[in-house]
Amino acid sequence: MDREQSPSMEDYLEAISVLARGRKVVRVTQISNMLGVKKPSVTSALKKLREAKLIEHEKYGYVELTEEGQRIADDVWQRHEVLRHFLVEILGIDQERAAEDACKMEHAVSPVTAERLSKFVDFVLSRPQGEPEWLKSFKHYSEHGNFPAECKTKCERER
Amino acid sequence: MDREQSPSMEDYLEAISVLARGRKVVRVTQISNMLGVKKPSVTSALKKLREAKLIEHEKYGYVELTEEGQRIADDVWQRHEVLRHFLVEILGIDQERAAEDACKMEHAVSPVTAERLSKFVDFVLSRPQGEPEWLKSFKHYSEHGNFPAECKTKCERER
DNA sequence: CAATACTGTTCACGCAGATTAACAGTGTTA
DNA sequence: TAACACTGTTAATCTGCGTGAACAGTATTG
Repeated sequence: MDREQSPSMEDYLEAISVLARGRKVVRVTQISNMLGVKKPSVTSALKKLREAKLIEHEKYGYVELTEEGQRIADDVWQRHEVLRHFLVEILGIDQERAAEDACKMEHAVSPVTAERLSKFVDFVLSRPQGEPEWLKSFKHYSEHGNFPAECKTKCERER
Repeated sequence: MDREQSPSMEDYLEAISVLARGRKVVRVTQISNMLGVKKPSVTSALKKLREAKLIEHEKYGYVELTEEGQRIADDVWQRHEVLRHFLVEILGIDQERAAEDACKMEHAVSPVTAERLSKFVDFVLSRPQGEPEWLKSFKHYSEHGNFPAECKTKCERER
């Protein structure tokens, strides 16, 4: 069995998993809306995923992930979240763009890199003192083009 | 004119640019080897790029980037390098995997994110004191699973 | 239970990008 | 210059993933 899924198939698995979280039942139209593709595309993707034993789906019925399908979906989702978190919390990218970028990057990072990045984010943010000074300083720099110390009076004037 | 290039076309442009650096002349076979595709794939890619005015190439001749083609190639290459640098210098990913990941991620990051990441890497590494302590500490942690402080005697014993 | 509205599938097709096999052009060298 | 080795192109074909149009199944509701 070939466990490696294409970016497209990963997206389908991820979408199914996310949709399954809220409501208990997942339908073709929902997937179609979430991914911005037409329904025939969904139908044929589901056929592939069913043949790969990653979902269960009988004609005109609901869609469910198999255990293996869920595993892959969780994996993709985790990569997505690590990336998004990094982009927002550390680089200071705005929410919307971060989510977009994460959607594309999630298919490109190797497991090792995702794991390391996750550790990095934890390391930087989950410490006793909270967000370290240098990071605050970086965010200020990358948003305003200068360092906090260099503009104290200016900053105070702006308030 | 549509300036947005597909990942595949970006790869061709990047490869041509890199090859052009060493020798002065770029040939189909070189591109084919560098990208791991067969020669007919290169020929048809070159046709597309020629039509998009991103390269100059006459039948059986050498390949050259136009100004616009060079601009795009440089852009892709820069994203590649920023990512690779980040992966190696900050996350501590090994050279080979970092290069691989960068090759895939370079097509997924938005310009804004690439720019911000570049600033981040500079911010962290290009300071008077050199690599900050916390980063050394992170690398030690992510490679050995514990903190330098926690194992001083152990570390000393190992020397 | 019929009419209606919605959901899902099938089919024919398009496009991007890759491949193999066969052919064409180029250049080196005996 | 003729033979040979190499480089590059063409043509036919494949796969993945998407589409619109037409059709089939399901469910709601008067």
